[in-house]
This record gives sequence, structure tokens and C-alpha cells, in this order.
Amino acid sequence: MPLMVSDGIDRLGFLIHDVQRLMRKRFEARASGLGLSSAQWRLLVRVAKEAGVAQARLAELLEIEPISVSRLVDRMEEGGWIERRADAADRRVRMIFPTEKANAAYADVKSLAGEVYEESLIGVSPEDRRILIQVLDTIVQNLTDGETSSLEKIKNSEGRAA
Amino acid sequence: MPLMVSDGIDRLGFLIHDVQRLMRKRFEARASGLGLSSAQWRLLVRVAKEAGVAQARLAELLEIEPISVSRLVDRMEEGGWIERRADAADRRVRMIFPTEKANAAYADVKSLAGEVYEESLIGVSPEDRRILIQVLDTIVQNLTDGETSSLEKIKNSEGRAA
DNA sequence: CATATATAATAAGCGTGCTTACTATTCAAG
DNA sequence: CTTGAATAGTAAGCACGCTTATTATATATG
Repeated sequence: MPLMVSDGIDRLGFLIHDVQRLMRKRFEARASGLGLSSAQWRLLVRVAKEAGVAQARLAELLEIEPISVSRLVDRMEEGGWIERRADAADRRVRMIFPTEKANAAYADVKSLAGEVYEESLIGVSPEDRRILIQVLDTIVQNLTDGETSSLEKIKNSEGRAA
Repeated sequence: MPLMVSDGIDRLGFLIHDVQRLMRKRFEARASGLGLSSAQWRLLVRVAKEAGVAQARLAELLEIEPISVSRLVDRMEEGGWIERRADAADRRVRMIFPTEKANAAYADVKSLAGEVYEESLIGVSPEDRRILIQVLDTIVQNLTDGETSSLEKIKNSEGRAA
């Protein structure tokens, strides 16, 4: 018996899930005074970098559905973080701008997120941190392109079975 | 200028979030035929390993709130995956058992999860996989114990300010 | 111009997590 | 036994993701 490796890969999904939940929880505990959730923070980062962006474009950037953006923007508008403005050129479009309040909070929340990351990584070497980020990037890529992967490909080739 | 490293740690939260969402999506696309969501799958793994477990204990194991277990179990009972039984010794307790249907599906879903993990990790060396799991374990530990970390400690010491 | 198709945003309703508040039961103290 | 605290589970209602369907506007084509 060749020393079964038991590398823990079978726990990958559980681990990722736990890490995501714990990091979100920790972040929101810190940012609760500001009234920003982590989802709202993600959106705000995009809007800060690209003021006036349309909701549809935000959905693409955040890789969530337009309806999710719609309701997130609802609450953030109520919270005074962003404002919707009409686009003169295309009346279907709502352009999203950060408010003064958002711009003022931006740096603070950014460093706050950094604190959470540092707490997460206590005891992890710089080299392992580098590998972590690199592997996570790879996973995102593996699961993003294709988007349907082998399953769909099999389905698509079924037409000419014989 | 000493070659700014730009290690991408500032993206850690975004990356973890994306990976979790993409893996869940991929898993649920595969398992949709079975009618099991990833949350239900996580619960089922625990119940399969520890038949008769109480809901409160499940909440501990899964590290979610008892009310979340309650509603998850509601839907899984409706779906015929588990059943609640009364505990003769303590009438407050509902013991959770997997059904035959659950036991039959267990191996299938397990290998299905394994497929998703493998797809995720295409192009990642065994050594980097090992480091990934190890670092994720460390992060969970860092964010779990303490549970409140420095913030609460500061709060607790405020009583004797002067 | 009229009609068909595509796109931007929203509405309705579900799953899974949460917080807060409640009921039922158990257990400890008097 | 009775009172009071702790525990197991649930109810109600919110945030954020989703799917599916609808409305308003743009654009392409007859």
C-alpha cells in the first residue's frame, strides 16, 4: 500500500465555504459601524474606480446577475452611498455615482479590509501567501472560462452519437 | 524603488468570494438532477457520519445558527433526504436520520464533488494543492478561535481607561 | 413608418445565511 | 413542589444570491 496521501482535497469545498463565511463575518463585524456589508463594499470599489458606470456593466464586473445589482443598488442608494443618474444618451440606462460619503469612507474601509486579511494570514509565510493567491486565481479561471465545462460539451456532441 | 511586490493579498476577500460562488454554482449545476443544494449536501455528510445527531449539535458542527439548521432540515425532510425522530430521553430534542434515499445518493454526490474539485485545480501542482489546503486550514483557525479578536479585547479593557 | 429583436432595469418569489424573540422542556435551587 | 435559569427548536423578518417574467427604450429591417 503506497502511503495514501490523504491531501485533504476532498475538503476543498468545505474549506472555501468556511473561509468565505468567516472572512465576511469578520469584515462585517468591523464595518458594521459604517453600515456597509461586504457585498456593498465590493460594489462600491467598482463604482469608485469607474464613476458613472451602468448597472448592467456592474453586473458584468461583479459577475452577478443584473437583478442582484438592482436590489443592492436600491439599498445602497437608501444608505446614501451611491446615486443613480439618468443617461441623456440612452434613457434605459441608470448611471451609478459614488456620493461624498462613499468617497470619504473609501480609504478607511480599504484599510479595514486589509486588517481582516492580515488577521486571516497570521502564521502564513510570504511564499505561501503568494501561492495561495496564485492558486485561487487559477481556480477562478478554471471555473470561469468554459462556464459549462465538460458536461455541456458532452451534451452538445450527443447529436451525432452513431 | 525596491520592486513593489504587489502580491495581490488586497484581493484575498474578492478571490475567496469568487471561488466559493463559482464552486457552489458548478456543484449545484451537477447535482441539480438530484435536487440537493450544496448547503443540503454539507448537512447530509454530517448526518450520514453521525446518524441520530440533534439539530443543535448539527449547528455546532456546521458552524451555522440553529435556526438555519431548522429551516434547512425542513426542506430536506420535505425532499425525503432526512427524517426527524423524537428523543425519548429529552423531549426537546429532534434526532436527525438519513433516509434510504440519502444513503443511496451519498457515494454519487461525493464523487461528484470530487469532480468539481479536480476541475477547479487543473494545472495546480500537488505541492501547491497541499499548501492551498494547509493555508485555508490556517485561515479557518485564525478566524475561528478568538472569534472576536482584538476589537472585543479593546472594548473589554475600556472600563479602566484612566 | 411599422414591426421585430435586443438591451437596461425591475418585479416576484425562492434558498441560505443572519438577528431577535418566542415556546416547550429540562434541570438546579429553594 | 415551585421558581428560575438554561437549552432545543421554531417564527418572523432582513440581506444577498438566484431564475423567470415584465416594462421601457433602442435599434434593425421590412
